[in-house]
Amino acid sequence: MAIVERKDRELHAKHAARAHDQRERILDAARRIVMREGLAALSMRKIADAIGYSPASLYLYFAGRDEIAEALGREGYAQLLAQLEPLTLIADARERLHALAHAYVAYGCDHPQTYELIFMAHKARSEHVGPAARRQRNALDAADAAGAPEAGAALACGVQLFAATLSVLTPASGARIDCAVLAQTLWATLHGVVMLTLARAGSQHVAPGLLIDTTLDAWFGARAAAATSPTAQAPGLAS
Amino acid sequence: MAIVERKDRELHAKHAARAHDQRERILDAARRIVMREGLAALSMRKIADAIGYSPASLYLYFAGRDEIAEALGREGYAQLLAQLEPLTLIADARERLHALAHAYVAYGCDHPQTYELIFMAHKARSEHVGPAARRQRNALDAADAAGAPEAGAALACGVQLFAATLSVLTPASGARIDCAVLAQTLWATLHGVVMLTLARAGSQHVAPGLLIDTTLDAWFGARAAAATSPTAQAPGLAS
DNA sequence: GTCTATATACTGATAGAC
DNA sequence: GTCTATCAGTATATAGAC
Repeated sequence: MAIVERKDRELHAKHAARAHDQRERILDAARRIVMREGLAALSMRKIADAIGYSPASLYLYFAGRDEIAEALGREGYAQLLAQLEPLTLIADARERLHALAHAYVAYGCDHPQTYELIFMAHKARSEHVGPAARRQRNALDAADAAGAPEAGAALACGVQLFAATLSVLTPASGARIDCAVLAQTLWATLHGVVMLTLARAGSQHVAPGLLIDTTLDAWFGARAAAATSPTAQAPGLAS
Repeated sequence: MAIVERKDRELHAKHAARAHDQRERILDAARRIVMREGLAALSMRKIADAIGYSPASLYLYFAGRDEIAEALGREGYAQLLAQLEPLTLIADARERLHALAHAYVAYGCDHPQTYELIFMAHKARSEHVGPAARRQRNALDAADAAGAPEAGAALACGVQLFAATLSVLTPASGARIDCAVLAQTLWATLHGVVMLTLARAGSQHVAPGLLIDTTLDAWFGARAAAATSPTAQAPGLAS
């Protein structure tokens, strides 16, 4: 009996590992497609072609296209947080906030497709969808209820990163401002900068880095110049 | 000869007017669909069904779906500007800026589909598209070159509205800031507030009006209270 | 001018053979 | 577990009859 149980366990573990590997293969292919052609171009057929599967087989590992996209979004969000987190170690609050803000926008501008994926989860849920997608959505909602982190909560957790730093800074204006609200406001600004930069809106375009600096300067006054290297900023952004 | 010419002119005018009417009918139907079901649900079939046409007939008046969507976007932008323009008459600069900012965000939040249309033109041009859409795009670019206002330039013109007001206000911080850059920054913030509000991102959501007030307070200090009606703000936003 | 009919190329998703 | 074959849609776009 013990032998049978052990064999059974091993078999299950093997299957689980294999299933996990297949999910990874699918996600890898999906990620490549989204990076190359954008989220809108992601389809089950393309993923299947990329890994030499039939479209039908994908449904053994994912409930549907939306679940794959959501998994990619979660990945992207973790990646964004991973880039921001080490910056919280910067001692000077002013510099820390500066670095966080620039890094956030740099990430969004450097990885537009990933950034889109991160915010897609919200839109997908509030949009009108066809009957098939609706069925799919119900399945996803059930998965959420079962313990998967809700995307809104995940994003809010990112805002905490800013709130902690903002709490030890005082605006140049005399206004007393709730630092949680200030964090949301800053986040909105950064999000807006990313969106406008990606949309290339406004013919005479202002560099995203300058927009961030302008906001922080308007809030807290110009930074003490020269004390720190003025060009040491997040990569990918000429400010 | 004169009679023939006149008849010819009349005939042309009649045809042009009729074509214009048909375009309007098509745009009306398209607008209704977008308002009800979102931009993604806009299709030639649905428009044709709505006005009792065959899909083929629509191609007599528009080059394709994208041209219809772009026309709607232009309409929406004009509508947005029309709502902002009267506010430029407010005498007090501080109040004027406040009213403009709230009205901008209110418009975006109250008309999410129209707001999406306004910004869609940019995305559509920078995204990967199929061969048919590419052909279509070339036609549109040609139309632009022929004199149609470019969407980027149009949006930039909206920013001028803010720049004019910002030029007569001084930030609470001592920082000297280019008012054109400040206008772009404010615009980014307002755009971000709209986007985040529409995405309902962040579980514990902060009211959009509060985010705007927080930005303006951080920039220029808290408003002189009580002097003006504190609740007289743009419609649709409980701040 | 408007239609029907059709071409072409997709999509997500499923049933059932192997 | 994977496949083929297919369903039931979607789309843009065009040719040719009336």
